[in-house]
Amino acid sequence: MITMKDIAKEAGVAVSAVSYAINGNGSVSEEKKRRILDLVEKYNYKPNAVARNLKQRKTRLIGLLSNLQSLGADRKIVASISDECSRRNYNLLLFNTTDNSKQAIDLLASHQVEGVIYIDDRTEVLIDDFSSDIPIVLAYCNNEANKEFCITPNDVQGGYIATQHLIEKGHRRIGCITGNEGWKATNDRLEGYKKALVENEITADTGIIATGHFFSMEHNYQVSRALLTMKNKPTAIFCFSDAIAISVYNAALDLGLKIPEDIAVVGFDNEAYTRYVRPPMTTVAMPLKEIGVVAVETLFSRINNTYSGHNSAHNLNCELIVRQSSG
Amino acid sequence: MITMKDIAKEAGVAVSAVSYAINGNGSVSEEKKRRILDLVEKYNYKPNAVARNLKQRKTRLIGLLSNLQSLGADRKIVASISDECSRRNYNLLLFNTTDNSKQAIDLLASHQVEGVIYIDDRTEVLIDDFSSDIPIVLAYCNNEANKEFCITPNDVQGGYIATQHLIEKGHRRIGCITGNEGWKATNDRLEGYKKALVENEITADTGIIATGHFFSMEHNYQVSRALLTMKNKPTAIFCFSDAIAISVYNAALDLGLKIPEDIAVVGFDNEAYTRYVRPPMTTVAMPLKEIGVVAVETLFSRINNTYSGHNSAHNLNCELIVRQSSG
DNA sequence: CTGAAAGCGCTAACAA
DNA sequence: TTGTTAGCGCTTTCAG
Repeated sequence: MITMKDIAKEAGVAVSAVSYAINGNGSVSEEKKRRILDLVEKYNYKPNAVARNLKQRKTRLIGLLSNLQSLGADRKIVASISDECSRRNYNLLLFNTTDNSKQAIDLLASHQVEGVIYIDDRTEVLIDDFSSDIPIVLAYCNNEANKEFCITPNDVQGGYIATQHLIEKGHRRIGCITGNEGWKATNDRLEGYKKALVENEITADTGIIATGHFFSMEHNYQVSRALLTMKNKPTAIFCFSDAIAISVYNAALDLGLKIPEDIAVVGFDNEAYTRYVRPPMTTVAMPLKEIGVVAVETLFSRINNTYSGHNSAHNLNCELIVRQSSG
Repeated sequence: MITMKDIAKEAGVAVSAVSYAINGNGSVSEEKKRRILDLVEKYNYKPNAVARNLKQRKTRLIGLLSNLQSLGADRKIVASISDECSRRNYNLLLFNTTDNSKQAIDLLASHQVEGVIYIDDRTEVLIDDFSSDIPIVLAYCNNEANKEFCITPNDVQGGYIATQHLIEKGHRRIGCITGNEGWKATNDRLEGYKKALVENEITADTGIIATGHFFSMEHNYQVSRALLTMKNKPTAIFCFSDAIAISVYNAALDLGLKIPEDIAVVGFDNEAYTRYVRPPMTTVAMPLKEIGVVAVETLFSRINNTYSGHNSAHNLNCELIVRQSSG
């Protein structure tokens, strides 16, 4: 391994001159600088970042704690975070286990990361013990104790725009198939759904509000079928995930019902395949990229102590993607 | 920031004793050890990994270069790599740009990573200049100059099992819709397709081998439609991606053809939604998790100089996922 | 068992 | 503009 010392020796200068020449901060004569940089080039010398980090007590490293196993959402968030950090000349130290977050954060801290971004796809994070001196920001998930540092999609607004859209399409009898009971995403989207109904003076009919499940498609299919075979069935259904909407598609197909003529459908998540299904699905896109951007911004403002405070979570608005399943 | 020195001072021992107590390698009396560890606990002291890394000239860090933007495949590969590294107590330094791989590798090298894993979803990587003293392994992609360190899915075998399956289902007239022309994945899968045909003494009919596209679904729809409206149309179609298969689904729907009765379909990729479409899609799953495992194994054998050599690429077999679209 | 001290590769303050 | 040097926080050798 070649070091500054080696370069200095061969160039016949002091190590500080090499450091100055490379970093362009101190003062070196043009001639020496030239000689030094030629050697740097010749040996393809790269300064040892570990040594530099130790000396400067600064690593330009951000820890990323993510449960990459599950939802597709986090991929986009991670990509966005990565981009934002690159722009700032920071790198990411990646951790893939949220099983033992505390231990993972400790490890990241031992590597002297300047901040941590924690991504989880559970909408409610239970760990209320992010005890660490390094700033942390939570993306996609919620945590009561760190509320103001949570960057999440605005599920209430997402549920609202989906329902509002169906109402604008002329529907008055709008059913919904929720996600798992008790989940924040479920509660919030339901709240948005009801809000839209109320604003339009439509009385919610609990008979057409069905409890779905984010993972059990068998369950969702049964629920869809039940909804579609009611005597007074809804004319539209707002599904809390695209996968749930696919269950409605399947049930409709089996029952000989046409989408959107017999039943309008809106999904949630804007997964890649929703563009290609028949009919192309109207759905709600979460602001995944933006979540990454705001997470990084928030983290850096904490790192630089310029964080101006915020009393509530950062709830970023969703976007309605209108396609054909809603009429 | 609290350091070993602080702990040593308060415990009234030498710094070396603290180091020994924490790492359990040197010799310290039980009593001192106890005193030291109590303080470690009290202050929640974590040794500075940067300092340790500098001293030991070893970081237990692996650089991960990935183009997370595109295919869904890499998520599973990354997760798998992350798991494997964790098992070995290694962490990942993540990079999200393959735009300038050389520069990225240099940066990773400056951080003293012990090896680099490069993931790309282009099937043919053009950079033949991975000039670096640190060991590198390529996952998912191919690179002529580093052939033996490429861990890729066996696309020939993948194409073969898909076709063989359709033959076993009784089909003799099997069409296919390929991926982009010139791509290695396309060529290989096509080779597997033809091999299965030959082995079963079926003459390939170029009239039912259509050129598809991995991204343009409009194109694939047109191609599907053309194939399905031929006078002597195939009874089965092997599609080189699930998205292409969806185009066939759509064309079949529009033409009033039933899958698999009128036309059998096999996809490729085993994307999440293929389980839920109607009918559930038979597809080929790539060994993504295994690619991660083998990539890490190979990298570590290079790091530890136990790599025994390999003259060809590591081509890991795909698996057929039989569902209903193939009859 | 214990402590002192050298030094990993680099930066930056200081003196010349 | 230069070179010398003191550390950053840790590990590990060496002498006691």
